[in-house]
Amino acid sequence: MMLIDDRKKLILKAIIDSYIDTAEPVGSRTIARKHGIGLSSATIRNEMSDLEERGFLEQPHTSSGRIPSDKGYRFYVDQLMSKKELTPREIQQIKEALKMRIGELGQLISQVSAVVSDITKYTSMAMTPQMNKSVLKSVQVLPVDFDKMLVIVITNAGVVKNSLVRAPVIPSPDSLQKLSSMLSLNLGGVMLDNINIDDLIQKMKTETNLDNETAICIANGISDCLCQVFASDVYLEGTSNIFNFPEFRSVPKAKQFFDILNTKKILCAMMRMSVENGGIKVRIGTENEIKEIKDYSVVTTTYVLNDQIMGSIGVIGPTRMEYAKVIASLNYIRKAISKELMQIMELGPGGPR
Amino acid sequence: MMLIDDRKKLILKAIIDSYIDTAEPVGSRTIARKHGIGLSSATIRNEMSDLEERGFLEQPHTSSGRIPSDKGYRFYVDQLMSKKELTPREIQQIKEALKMRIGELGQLISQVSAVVSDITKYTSMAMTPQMNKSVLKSVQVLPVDFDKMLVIVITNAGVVKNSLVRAPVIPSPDSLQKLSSMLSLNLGGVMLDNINIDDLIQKMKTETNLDNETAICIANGISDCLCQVFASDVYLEGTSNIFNFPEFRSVPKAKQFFDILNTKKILCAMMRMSVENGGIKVRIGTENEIKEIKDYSVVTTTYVLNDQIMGSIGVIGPTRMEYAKVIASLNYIRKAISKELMQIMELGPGGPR
DNA sequence: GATTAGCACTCGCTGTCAATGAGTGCTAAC
DNA sequence: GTTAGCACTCATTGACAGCGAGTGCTAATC
Repeated sequence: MMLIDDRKKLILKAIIDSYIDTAEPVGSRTIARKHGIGLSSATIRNEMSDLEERGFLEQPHTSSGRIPSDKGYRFYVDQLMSKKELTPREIQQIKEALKMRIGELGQLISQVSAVVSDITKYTSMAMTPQMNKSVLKSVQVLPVDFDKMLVIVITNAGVVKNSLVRAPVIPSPDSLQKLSSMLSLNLGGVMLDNINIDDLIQKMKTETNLDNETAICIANGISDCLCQVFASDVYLEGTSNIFNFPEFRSVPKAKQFFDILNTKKILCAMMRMSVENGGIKVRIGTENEIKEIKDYSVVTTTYVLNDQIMGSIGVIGPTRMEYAKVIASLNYIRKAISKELMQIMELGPGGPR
Repeated sequence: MMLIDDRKKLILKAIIDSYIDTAEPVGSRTIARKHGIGLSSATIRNEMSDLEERGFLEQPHTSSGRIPSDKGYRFYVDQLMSKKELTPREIQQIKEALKMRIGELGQLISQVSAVVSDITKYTSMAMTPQMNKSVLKSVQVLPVDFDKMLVIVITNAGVVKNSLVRAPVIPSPDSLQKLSSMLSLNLGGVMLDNINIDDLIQKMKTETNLDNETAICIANGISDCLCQVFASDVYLEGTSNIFNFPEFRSVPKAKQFFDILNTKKILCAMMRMSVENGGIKVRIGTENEIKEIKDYSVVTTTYVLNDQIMGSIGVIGPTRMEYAKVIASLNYIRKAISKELMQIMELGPGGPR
């Protein structure tokens, strides 16, 4: 029989709740005693045996209680667990973090990420997005010194990057201004991916009276700015939270976890595979495509601005995770950030050419 | 007798070398056998007893070998240890990290920091400096959008920060340019600490025809930029290295270490107390003023540009640290970074008013 | 027919105890 | 002054028994 009757569900939920709480294999007596289901341990035992047979539970060794399998957790997340609400205090915490309105996007995100790890007690990750689909808005070149200029690039998402470049000859402020207008005119509205630096150098030389070397310097500055936009930063918070969990009592386990956290590639991959749009993605143990984290659960979400993904934020922890709480937190934060972003900058339209 | 004869020195050095290598309390036989001093274990035993009495060694318990005390390490660092050179490979590694010439100072530093932790196998820290003694060079305000401006601040150390501000009315490009000139003229050469935002608002209103609200927005932008300059970032690399050391085999120990690393305040304090100028500072165990790290050793150095401290970089690890190697690395890196900085930007003079 | 009491069995965990061995301090001989 | 020798200390290890939480199975009960 494929269907799982209500009593089995109740018992499975009780087992997983208990295991999430204590990290101890759950025995039939515990369930019979604590959760007033009104059944004897023997009955529970039989049910547990069934649940194990169907793959929702596992037994670490013959004479111990059961622990949930990945499949068990999945079923729990999809159908069993009780939804959780954030406490007013937690909501307050999030709002305060957002209120700080820190200039740079990255800082805002890492702030929020810290709150997430504080609320959930897990390790949280946050990533700024891959911006290569966004669109350039304006380029400015300013004189700084007798031998230095500042190149500034602004994208339609409000991201500003700059690069200080040195050049043998610095054009007059006036001609730099003309150059800036020309660059903004030419590049404004172009998708970052489509910007060709070599073409740019050509154009600078033909459309202005820049000498070759200076043009190259400026182009390098622009290219450097674009690189900065492309680079997606990853922020980690609450890494030492894992020491609170008994499953990391052993040093090799802890080391393995930290090695994962220190491998940016893995982190990025985790975040990249975040949900397409909107919702919250829960990946439990072996559901993770990345083999290094097949013993962990990862919950991620993305926040958007004008339908453009502006980044993602998530939580990593043991498969025995308080999914209800984590999901509630991320859901709230997702909406809050998206709203906040919208408020910070109401952008004009201007899609890619 | 206060003086320590050469034989005692030899033995002490052998003991500390061995303990640094193995983390095992060192017995008299080990020293007699391995390091061809040509003395019997009994003799060594007597010497060790003396050294303990004088506070250079300690005994974890009655019938075990000796381990160095903080005082022992201090003596070792000051007088005993053999100087070490970096291998060509390591030098190569450092040069490559520097060669990447990453735009922002912070990124360069964190790169180098990563190499340090890689070479030394300890956890490395790097900090950008407190810049409030540096001097403002230029302020620029650019129009960005129908309701947004970009405020850019450049210091004499070549640090560039920007802030995107929204204002109800955006002055014409022309008047913004005039405003920029006026701001640069007024603030250029002023030490960041001495900039008073309220005065600035007044001046903006009297010297230009800005309305109150816009002036405040711009002043906020400048203030935000200054905050960014003041904020000294801390970078950590190689945190998971500590799992390689037997002294962190116990989870509480490891947790304690990570808690320290996650407390920015402690880190900053550690780095701040770096050496006044030039050299390398070694703080062993209880020599650390900060009680949380009295079980660790911290080695730090600073790198300079035009006699101005541009930041510090350091290593934290068990008191049983390979001081020779760490010092060699930091020394090399200190010089290399300072040289690199000088090369990147040869600054004009322009001291504080 | 489902539920439950009872029982034999499994197996990880804990505590005890003796053996081991690395190390010391001390004394007497070299 | 140096060293061989010896008695002593003490952390570590492994073996072993007892405990207890838990299971599966069977037979009695509702």
